[in-house]
Amino acid sequence: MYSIGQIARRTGIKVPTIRYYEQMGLIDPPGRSAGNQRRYDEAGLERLGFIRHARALGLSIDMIRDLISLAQDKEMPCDRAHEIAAQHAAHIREKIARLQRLEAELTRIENSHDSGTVGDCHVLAALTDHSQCMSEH
Amino acid sequence: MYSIGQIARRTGIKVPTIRYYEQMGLIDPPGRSAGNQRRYDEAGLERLGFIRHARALGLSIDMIRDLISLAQDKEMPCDRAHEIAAQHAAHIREKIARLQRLEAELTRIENSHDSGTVGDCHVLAALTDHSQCMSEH
DNA sequence: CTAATGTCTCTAGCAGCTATAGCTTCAAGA
DNA sequence: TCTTGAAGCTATAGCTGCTAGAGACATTAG
Repeated sequence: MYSIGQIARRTGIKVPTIRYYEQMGLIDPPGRSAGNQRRYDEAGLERLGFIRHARALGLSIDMIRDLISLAQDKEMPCDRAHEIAAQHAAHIREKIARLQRLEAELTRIENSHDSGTVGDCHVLAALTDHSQCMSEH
Repeated sequence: MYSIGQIARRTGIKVPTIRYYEQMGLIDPPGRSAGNQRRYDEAGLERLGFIRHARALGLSIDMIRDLISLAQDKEMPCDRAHEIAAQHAAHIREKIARLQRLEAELTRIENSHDSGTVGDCHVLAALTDHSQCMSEH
């Protein structure tokens, strides 16, 4: 049996975050000690590892809750899990594309030199005038 | 003179967001009509355009406030503006790199096929077992 | 047994909005 | 001029995913 602090150290998730995940319904409320402190078993540890990894990959709390609930029954088809992963991957790819467009704009702005005073600062001008942009954002 | 709704339509910023920017100190409180409604002039319109563009490029409210305050005096050097832009560009590049690592992991997970049941679902397995990952995240 | 550390609950705060409620004002048509 | 419907006002709460604090109680090492 692990205390919440031990679990925190082993998973790398902070103590208040673990309590937050419990509140959000991502982990089952664990047993308690005589003095009302949370006591976790191996299953709790594994569950938190799963959550941590999923969060690190950018999955939302809601997606993780879905994945956990469908992982309950080992016999069920897992199409939905694949779907969630694919959806998320698509979302990430969109984000990357968007950021790359921003990055291109910022690089262009960065590289345009000016006389060094606010009056003709190209950074400020570029921000004021959207029509200078090479792509949508 | 424009009402807040006209400004919203012209800038593409929603009405409550404009009020929020005012509260955050990004725009000067505009004049008011006899009945206490906000009335904007061209300067207000331009300022909001600047903010919209800066936000679209991902700059934070704080950064934008800085940029606005240093843009007040046309004679001042604008090194700080360049610095803010460069800092932000670096930040975006980091974000892109991070997302690309995630994307690689997700693609790997997506492409690993399994028998289709939760019991040996590769998506769930990959999420449970961080050691399968090819890079840090 | 004591002192230090850990844990408990509850509440509030972060960013950047968005939504709602209950009210007042404005503008256009009859 | 009156009316009606849209638009505006303020104030407050909610969203995501945590994080930080207060004040009280539990556990554990020495």
